[in-house]
Amino acid sequence: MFLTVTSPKAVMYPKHRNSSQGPIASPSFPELEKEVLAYWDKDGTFQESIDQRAAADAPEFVFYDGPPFANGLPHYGHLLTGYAKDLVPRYQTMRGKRVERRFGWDTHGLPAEVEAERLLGISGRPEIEKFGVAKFNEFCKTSVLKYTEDWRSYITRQARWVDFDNDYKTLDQNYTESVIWAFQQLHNKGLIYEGFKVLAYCWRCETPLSNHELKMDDEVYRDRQDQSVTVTFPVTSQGELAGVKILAWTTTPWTLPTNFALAVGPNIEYSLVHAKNSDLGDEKFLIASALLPNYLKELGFEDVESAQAAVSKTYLGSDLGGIKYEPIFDFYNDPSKFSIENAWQVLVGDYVTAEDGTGIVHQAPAYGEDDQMLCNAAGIPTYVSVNERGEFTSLIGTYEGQHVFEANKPITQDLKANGRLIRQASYDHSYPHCYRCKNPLIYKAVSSWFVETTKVKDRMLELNQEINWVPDHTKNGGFGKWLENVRDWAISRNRFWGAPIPVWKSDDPNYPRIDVYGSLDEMERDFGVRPTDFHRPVIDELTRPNPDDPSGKSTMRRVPEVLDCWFESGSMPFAQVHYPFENQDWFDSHFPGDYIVEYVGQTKGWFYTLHVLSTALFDRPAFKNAVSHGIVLGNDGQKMSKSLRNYPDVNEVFDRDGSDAMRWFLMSSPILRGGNISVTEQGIREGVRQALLPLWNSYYFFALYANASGYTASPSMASTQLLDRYILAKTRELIDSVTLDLDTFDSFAASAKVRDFAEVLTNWYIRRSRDRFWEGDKDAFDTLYTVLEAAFRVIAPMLPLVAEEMWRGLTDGRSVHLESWPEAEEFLQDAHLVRDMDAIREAASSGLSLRKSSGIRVRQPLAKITVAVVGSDSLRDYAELLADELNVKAVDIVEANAETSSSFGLKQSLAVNARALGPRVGKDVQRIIGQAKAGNWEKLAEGIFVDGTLLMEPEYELTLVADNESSDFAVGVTSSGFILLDTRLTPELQSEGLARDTIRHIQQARKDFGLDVSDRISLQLVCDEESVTALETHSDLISRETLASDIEIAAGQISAPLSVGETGGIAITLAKK
RNA sequence: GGAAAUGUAGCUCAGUGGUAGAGCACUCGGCUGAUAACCGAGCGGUCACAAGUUCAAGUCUUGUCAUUUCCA
Repeated sequence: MFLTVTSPKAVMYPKHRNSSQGPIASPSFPELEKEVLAYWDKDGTFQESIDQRAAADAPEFVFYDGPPFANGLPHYGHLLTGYAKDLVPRYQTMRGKRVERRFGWDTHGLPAEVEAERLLGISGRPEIEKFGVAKFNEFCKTSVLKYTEDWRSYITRQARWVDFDNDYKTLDQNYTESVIWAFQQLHNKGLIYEGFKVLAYCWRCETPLSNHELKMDDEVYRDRQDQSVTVTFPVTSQGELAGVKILAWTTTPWTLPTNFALAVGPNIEYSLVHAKNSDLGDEKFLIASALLPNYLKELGFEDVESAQAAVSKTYLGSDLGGIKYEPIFDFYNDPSKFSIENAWQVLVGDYVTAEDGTGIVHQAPAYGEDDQMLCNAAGIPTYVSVNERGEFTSLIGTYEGQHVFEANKPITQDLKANGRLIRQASYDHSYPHCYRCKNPLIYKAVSSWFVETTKVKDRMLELNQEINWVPDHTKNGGFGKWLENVRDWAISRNRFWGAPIPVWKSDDPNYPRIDVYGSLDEMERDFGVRPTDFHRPVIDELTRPNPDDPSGKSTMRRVPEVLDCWFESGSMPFAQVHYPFENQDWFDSHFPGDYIVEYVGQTKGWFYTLHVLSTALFDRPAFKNAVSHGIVLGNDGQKMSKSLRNYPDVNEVFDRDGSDAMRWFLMSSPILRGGNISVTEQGIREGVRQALLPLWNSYYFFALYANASGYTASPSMASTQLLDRYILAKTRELIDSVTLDLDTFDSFAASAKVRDFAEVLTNWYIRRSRDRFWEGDKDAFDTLYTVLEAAFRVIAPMLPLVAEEMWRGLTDGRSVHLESWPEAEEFLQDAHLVRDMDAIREAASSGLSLRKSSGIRVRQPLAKITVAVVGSDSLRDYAELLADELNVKAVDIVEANAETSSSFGLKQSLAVNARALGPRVGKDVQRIIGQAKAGNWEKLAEGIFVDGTLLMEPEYELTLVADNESSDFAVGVTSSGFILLDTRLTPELQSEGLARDTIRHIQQARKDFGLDVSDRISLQLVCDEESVTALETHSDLISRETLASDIEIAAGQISAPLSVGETGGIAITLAKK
């Protein structure tokens, strides 16, 4: 019985698609990705990846997702971190761990309030209070959640697996209860206190600003011109400095009414100058010696020399501490009202420099952070003289009601009138401005709550040693140094939208009492109601009579501040699960976390607050491994800027190149090692070319030929064929090295390994094995299948979408992400094989180089190549492979030694091994190296003799160099020997070369004609007489290679011949049969 | 102003104290019925600068400069 098959061949691959279509040669990766995403969504693959590990009772890998503040759409920075947050958990899942990935939202804080103010068209505390705190907070709540859906779609598109449905928000009641529990714990441990701290303050919006807000954009710090004044302070202490006028300098004259001290640098030298003709008359002055030349004119000196001649004595700053001086104003000069016993003296401060002004700094403790610390340490309190609007209070009677900037002028005038001013000048400096109202800020002490981090500093440093940091210098560098210089953490904000400071105070100072609450139960117990909302103003409405007040008149009221939102994000490990009110067991097994990753700035942000709270609350580090990656720059190496348009649009990249292309670009960059990276379209395309396409093409090649052969491959490592064994051994190397790299969070190194592997796979293994696939060699198919299947598992964390498509196309399995990481041990280990094959690849490369230098194209067959290597025996099996690669008729493999090399006309050259010889001969090694390079050496029986020194193994190495010229042979040197290419052409060889040229042309014509690889043709060739003979000799070869069922070769004249061979021309006519 | 990191080819980066490498880009040549590829050759360097330690420094030490980041 005969059947005629008319339907297309059954298609095996891609297996998962159930289609009669084979694989796509050049797919749109973005389209493929969308299909995979839709499949995951439908299949519930992510949930299964966790559930299957849970079912197996697998160990956990605990990942903490830093909550982003979603007040806008995600940008490259978020995407980058997102890829890093996805890659490692995917890898660990494949390694058999259960990795839960719960998303979190940072919802509180000033950024949220700022956005709300912008949208509502109001600004500043008074306007918010007028608008209504309840309404305002309600607005904040909706506005912070506005972008969550957009975030979800971006994150889904980037193939990041995250549990959104079970997310946590810092505004949740449960979350906040855990946060106030933490506050109470810290309070109970004596780590919370209330104090004054100098903060940047906007007098128009009537609020202090956080450091965060000073960094909101580049507009904050702008150049501003201020009046600087140099003021005299006469010494009142007895002794040789009595009556001397200390010169101090400031750019904020308005702070002079609250001058309480002067500061000098301990190691700065100060000069006592007798200025007979100063602007103030015959006086003695004290000024930093280095800055004296800046004040020649005011002090009445002609030149530096005469000023220096007037110096009667010099002092070190450290000798000047404690000297008393006469205050400028007497607003505070009433001991019955103010603690001034330590005021108006010289203090020694490390931060003082001799670079500006006079080297002596005026101190106003309420208006400078350094000032405050120095003065408070010396027993000088912080007195604030300015109200919320930046106006002087009644304490400063003369200037009461004047705004501080307005008061600069009258104050300066009064100083002048009192003879206290010696210089007034304008001064340009970079100065912070309010990012909302653009007004210049002032620094001002405000009441604030603190965590006393300085108390736990040592323990934080100890626990830091238990953390593995990437890059490792962060441990004792970026993070360690930061901890060493830790200051108490101001955790309160005079704002509205945030977790409340859970402190209630008596409103009558005569009956003081402070209650700190750490749970809803405690609040219900004391206030009789259980709060339904921790937000203001609801929480502020909880009041009760002061139990310590027998009169019953005073009331316990909550302090008005809210918590710094960083306190909340730092509470994430326990607050996300409502610990300790719930999930105590869970927390015990999920703390510390195994892995966190954020951009380098978070070293001093989230990583820091996690570490502070974890140390203080649990005496443990919060995380075991922390990656702080670099930042993403625009294509010009500058910060990304919307206005400069210096980076490709995220959605364009997703649509054109796909998410895996972007993931590969970012994850293969040094950015996770702490470096920065410029995002360019070119860079993204390069990743596609180097990784995605070679891998896809390998997959395509396999599928195409397996379909053509109708063969379904199965896993096998049984092939004895050399190339098969080689690629299996290479796969083992790939698995081994990528495992090591990903274990240490080094996706940069892992990517390089994948890239190299893809290179070997496509450009050696597949290229050299093409014929075997054409012939339907089952070993070849099974081997390539086995290698690809394992390789796709290896790349799954790095290219999750494309890997999924290819892996399912091979196996029809559910998902590569549900598979286990491949076991390297299952793959062939054969170091000899790998070494030999690499030697063959080198010989091939060298042979091609010889063809090039001899001017003989590769299509032209040659008679013979001789390959001389050390250990030639094991290479004999590769002769055929090499013959094919180099298009030679014979490969002769011989042992490389002195005899063979000299007989082939090679010379030896001497390389000195400095590492071995150096220690023996010391500095002579330099001379010997020079002589060896110059060729001044001789080989004797006992060793190598160089310029009077005898070298023994392994102090030298002899290598070969090509020496003589021959028209018959070309000689090349390889790392372990040399090769010799017979360049003589015979007529037979030439005619075969001609045939091969012709074949090439025919193949191109087939392709141009749009024929399928299996289409048969009839062929006519027209050429000159001489070529006819040559082509006829090889007509079998030609018809076989080009699938020509009939072939006609004729001599004749042709108008536009295609050139073949050295001189010939040919015309090709073909028709599909 | 302070701290940290980084300075190696045009670009992106490797580089155990032993006499400088890869990929990309560029130029030229070759090869190609999986490939958007590939192969070969060429071009390209005061390893930021300076001192020191050492027989020997890109590598270790110190200083300077530059860039970046973080903190002021």
